[in-house]
Amino acid sequence: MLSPYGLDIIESCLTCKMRVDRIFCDLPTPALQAFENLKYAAAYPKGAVLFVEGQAPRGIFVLCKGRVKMSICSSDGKTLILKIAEPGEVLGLSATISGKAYELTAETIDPCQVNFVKREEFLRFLKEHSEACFKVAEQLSEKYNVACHEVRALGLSHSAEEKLAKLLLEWTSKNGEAMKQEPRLKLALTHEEIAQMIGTSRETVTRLFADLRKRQILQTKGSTVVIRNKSALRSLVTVG
Amino acid sequence: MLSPYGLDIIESCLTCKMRVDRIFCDLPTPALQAFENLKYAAAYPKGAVLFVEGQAPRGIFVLCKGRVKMSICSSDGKTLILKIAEPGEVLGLSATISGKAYELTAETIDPCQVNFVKREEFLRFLKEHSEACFKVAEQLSEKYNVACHEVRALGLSHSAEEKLAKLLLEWTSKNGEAMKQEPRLKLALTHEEIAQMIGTSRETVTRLFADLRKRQILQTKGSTVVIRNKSALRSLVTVG
DNA sequence: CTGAGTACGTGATCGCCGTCACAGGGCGGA
DNA sequence: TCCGCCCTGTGACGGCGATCACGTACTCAG
Repeated sequence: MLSPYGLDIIESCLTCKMRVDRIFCDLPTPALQAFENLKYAAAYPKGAVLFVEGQAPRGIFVLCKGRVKMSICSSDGKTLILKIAEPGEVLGLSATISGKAYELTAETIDPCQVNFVKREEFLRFLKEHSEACFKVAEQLSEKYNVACHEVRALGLSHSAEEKLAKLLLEWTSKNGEAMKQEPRLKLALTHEEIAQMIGTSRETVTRLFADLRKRQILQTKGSTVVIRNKSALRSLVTVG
Repeated sequence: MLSPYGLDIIESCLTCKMRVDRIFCDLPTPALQAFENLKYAAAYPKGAVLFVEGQAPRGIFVLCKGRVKMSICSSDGKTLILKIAEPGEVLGLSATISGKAYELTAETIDPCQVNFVKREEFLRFLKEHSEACFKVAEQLSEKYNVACHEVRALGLSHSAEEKLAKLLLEWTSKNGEAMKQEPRLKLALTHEEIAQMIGTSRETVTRLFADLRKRQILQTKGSTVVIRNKSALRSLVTVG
């Protein structure tokens, strides 16, 4: 098969090697076979919009490759990024289950491979395969958990500084760099996008980085950040 | 049966008249019978804590009567109320499914009747009754939806005024008063608790009410609020 | 009726951060 | 190579709202 947008397409869920690591995808063979028959595999370039908040739910999108920015935005243009979805996640799940409008907007930030399943067919699939239904519950729990973290970060922080520190610490723990004395991480996002993740302005993010550099807490070089003083960074977070 | 805390206890789920109106409870008879055998019915006074954020999940709590305050709190004592749970909701569901710690704290604000089911037994029950599993997915979708609304309200509002206006409008729409020219509602919460719902301070809430009164947008008498100018209130909300 | 406890009301102060404005810097395309 | 665009960096200013401090009203038990 051709590889649009420079992607190696995963042809079939049945032979997908990633499957075992992915909560939703690791289904028993009959369910997987049924899913295989329902799905529409598709590839998207960077910047494509899978769905927009407020739309009636068409169905679910299983992210196979690439990252997707999940955000909400207000009528005056302000955007808040809730999370960056990683491969293995099911997008648009809760709206598809409940029948209410998509609550977020999903936009690819890499070239992505996505498996789409229509709402009615997915619901029928769930009724027939109870193991899948349980996986859905697990996925939703996971998403709920993330949303609660976001609420906590937004609602209980005292300052933008605290929120940024929280975000940086979270990123290092995801990168497996958390153990290191001086964790290192690549900022895949612009200051603007970081601002949108912590609900502040672009200028404030820039100023915060400048300030943290001045206080020797971290060091930046291009898009690489080195955390020089992890405990100082942690002490900026009181939220617990 | 005796009625502790002034409650009329609902004896059995099978004969419960509320059942049909409640997403989770409206199960087919065999599943309901199985659930009936697993549940521990309990009554709690006002102010009881069902579970605390951070605890390992013991199981789920189906709220039959009374209201429960769902909140998160930071290590320095600040509290954020995410929602007031109403009868029919399943509390502690996502933690019980995922096995991660409860993400919220649940505290009764009325005398409550609650059906508790242990985690292992509930998970076994779900595997055996796929209809229940689907209901769980629906409940989780609902909760996720609410959490997203909260994120939106907290993250995209420009001011405390906007958040309060949003909250008041939401309350009127729940009371079926939304259609009326001058909706009327009873504040079941103190200014302190309202502050915790919108992530601001008690004094700010008091000042906001004073200001809205002065601007003839609303009128208060004891715990009753009358919205005199609905469109003015709506115009304070830009979030959409 | 009285005192304690709790909720509400209000002034003064001050710091964070949103906004505007503009200056450099890196990078890709014509 | 140079231009244009997007990202980053920084100053000035002003307002919202947190916090402290205190006074008032209401309720409930004794």
